[in-house]
Amino acid sequence: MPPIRMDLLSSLNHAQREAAQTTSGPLLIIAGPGSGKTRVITSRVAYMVDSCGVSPRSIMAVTFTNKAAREMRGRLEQLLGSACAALTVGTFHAICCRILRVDGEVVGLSHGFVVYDDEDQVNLIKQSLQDLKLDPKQYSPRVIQAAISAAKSRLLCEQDHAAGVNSYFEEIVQRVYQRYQSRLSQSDAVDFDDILLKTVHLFQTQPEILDLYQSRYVHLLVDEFQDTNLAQFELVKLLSGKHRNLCVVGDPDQSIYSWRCADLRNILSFEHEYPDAKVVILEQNYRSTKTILGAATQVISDNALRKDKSLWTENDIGKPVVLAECLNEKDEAQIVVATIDKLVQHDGLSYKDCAVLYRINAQSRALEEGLMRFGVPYRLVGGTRFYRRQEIRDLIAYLRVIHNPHDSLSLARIINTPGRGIGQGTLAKLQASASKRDESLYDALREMAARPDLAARASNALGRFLDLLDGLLERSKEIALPDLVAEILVRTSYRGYLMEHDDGESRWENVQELKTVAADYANLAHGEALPAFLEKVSLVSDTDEMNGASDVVTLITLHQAKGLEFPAVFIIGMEDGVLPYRKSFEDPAQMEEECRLCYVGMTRAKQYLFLSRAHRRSLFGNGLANPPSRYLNRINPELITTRGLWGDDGVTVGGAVYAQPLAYGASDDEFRIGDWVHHKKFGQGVVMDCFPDRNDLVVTVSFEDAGVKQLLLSLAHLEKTESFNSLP
DNA sequence: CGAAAGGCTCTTTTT
DNA sequence: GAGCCTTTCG
Repeated sequence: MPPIRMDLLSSLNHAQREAAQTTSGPLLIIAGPGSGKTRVITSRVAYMVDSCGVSPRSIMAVTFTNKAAREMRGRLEQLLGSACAALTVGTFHAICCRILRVDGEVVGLSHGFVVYDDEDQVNLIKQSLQDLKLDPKQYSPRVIQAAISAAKSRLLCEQDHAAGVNSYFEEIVQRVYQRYQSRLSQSDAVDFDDILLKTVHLFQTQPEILDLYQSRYVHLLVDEFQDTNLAQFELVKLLSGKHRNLCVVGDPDQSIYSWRCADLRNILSFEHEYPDAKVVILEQNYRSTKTILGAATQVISDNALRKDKSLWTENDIGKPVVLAECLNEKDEAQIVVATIDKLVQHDGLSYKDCAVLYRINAQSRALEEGLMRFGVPYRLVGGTRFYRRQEIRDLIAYLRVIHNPHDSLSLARIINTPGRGIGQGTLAKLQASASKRDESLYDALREMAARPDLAARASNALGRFLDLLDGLLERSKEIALPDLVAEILVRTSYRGYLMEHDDGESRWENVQELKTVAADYANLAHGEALPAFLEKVSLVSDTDEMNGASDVVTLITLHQAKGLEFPAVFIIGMEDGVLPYRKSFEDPAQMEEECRLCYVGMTRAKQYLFLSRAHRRSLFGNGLANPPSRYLNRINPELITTRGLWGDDGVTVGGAVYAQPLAYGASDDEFRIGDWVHHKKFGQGVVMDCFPDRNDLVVTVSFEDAGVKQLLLSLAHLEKTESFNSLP
């Protein structure tokens, strides 16, 4: 027995140990940020297997992301070694998919169904709208997709949804929903939501199958429980129904996915659902300084939808939170870059210790420009994910059609990609014919190519495409997956097609990358490689995470930052309208989520937390002057002063500390925030704001005696008495 | 049929 | 300011 196991529980704090040792009955673990949640979960599983004699085979641990599943398994491997091979660790979708592959036929699924992701969903909805002759401008496909997805998350199949229709819009949704489902089953496909819905239906209607799973899985563990939707909760209720050993872990304050149908009530009313549940609250934070934790707590404490807890830490008080007031987003970027530079030069941090967090992706642009200008290396998290790239989706669509020619959505995607003279008109005719006879696009294609009632040019093109498809179908029976991919590329002249575009080279590299992924499936038995490959690419959002080893600054949205931590965190755009985002203003529930988003961001920081806002920000092409974020007011002013970190560069105005905007304009006669100025009548003051107006500059000055004044530079005769050094 | 041009919208995105 | 969609013209 490796010694690490002996220390397993002794290194945990009291609450953590209690959570780890509670191995039977319903258990709710409320895990504050940085409270060692992962350690508790892995220790608990290891303890069960190691000390309680629980068979790894009878444990299921469910996560939301593949990354989380991978990490959990990795940690357990360190603790348990080979024993953990028998554990079931995976995402909701991956686990349900596996169940449906085995037992899905009783709920009407074929053995080889494919999974459509949300982009496929929207495309399918567009087609459904077309079928129903509904105008996509009037009924946004995205909105309808969200409505259908919401219904499915609440376990409403199309029949159940029909019963609840209560408005004209819902009536439309209902009609599209029906059409959409029939198109799905026509193509032998399910969407993401169906994976959960159908698994629940399977369990609800087949008690003997449910019993099989219930008997096997004696212990269930669900991570990030605050992000579960109703279907997911129902699923774990069913699975744990026999032994009732259900452990859920989460934090209501970190629920930021309600717009993806996560239901905060699942965690908030868990004790109501399970009155005998034991509740353990992990309140000790091991991540952040007292100051950062305190500021974050103040920001979230006004929220109504939460569970009371009082976080504390033994960590140092640390540095004050810094608020930087900037002129605009460029200025903001420069301050961030300059501060990162300073942290790296003088405070012993590396670039990889720094992360810049923002509410919307559009904010990253100004930052990237700033970072590039000063030669600071960075990585942008998110961007376009690998499997979302056009060229990758094209190729996957070819593979899907080869796997199942009746996959009409994928067929429609590739029928004229690369271009082969089959235009919108021809495609529309095909679609109409298929939809009229209630058959697949492939069937329609066959008929139309045989009995051409259209122009010779189009019918020739259709015939050639059909030959291409049939040729590939034939070859797919003979050759391995990687060769099949190569064959598709050759027969479609895909490389030439890509090279017509400016970025063809890099897109071709992506295609090569996909070939590398496919190479992993070369050794699988014939007929197994392709479905396995398709399942992987549909359930995985990205190729393996980029190596975290390189020393670069991280640029990331607040949403994606959940679960991460950095010594230095910058949250930019602390403005009403950006954070909280303007679109959330009317809905109190959404506003609470915005607040949680801010909280999640702040609690990522270990040592340094830096907030910034811009007086003027151009977003989506037009300029805005946003007021400071309401969350700033909630932070005790004592926590938001600098001492030391920005040292002499910072300037105190009314108790708040402003970092100095650097290199703005670069000319000596411009005024910067923090410049000391003299005015004949008002005396000494400090510049608080400065923005161009027509041909003039409006300067806001806080005078020592006369208070705050807004002055026009041309009239005010301000004299600079002391200014700060600008960035080299 | 397909390239070009104009109009519209634009939050977050675990699977 | 960009991407997507529709319309228009060759």
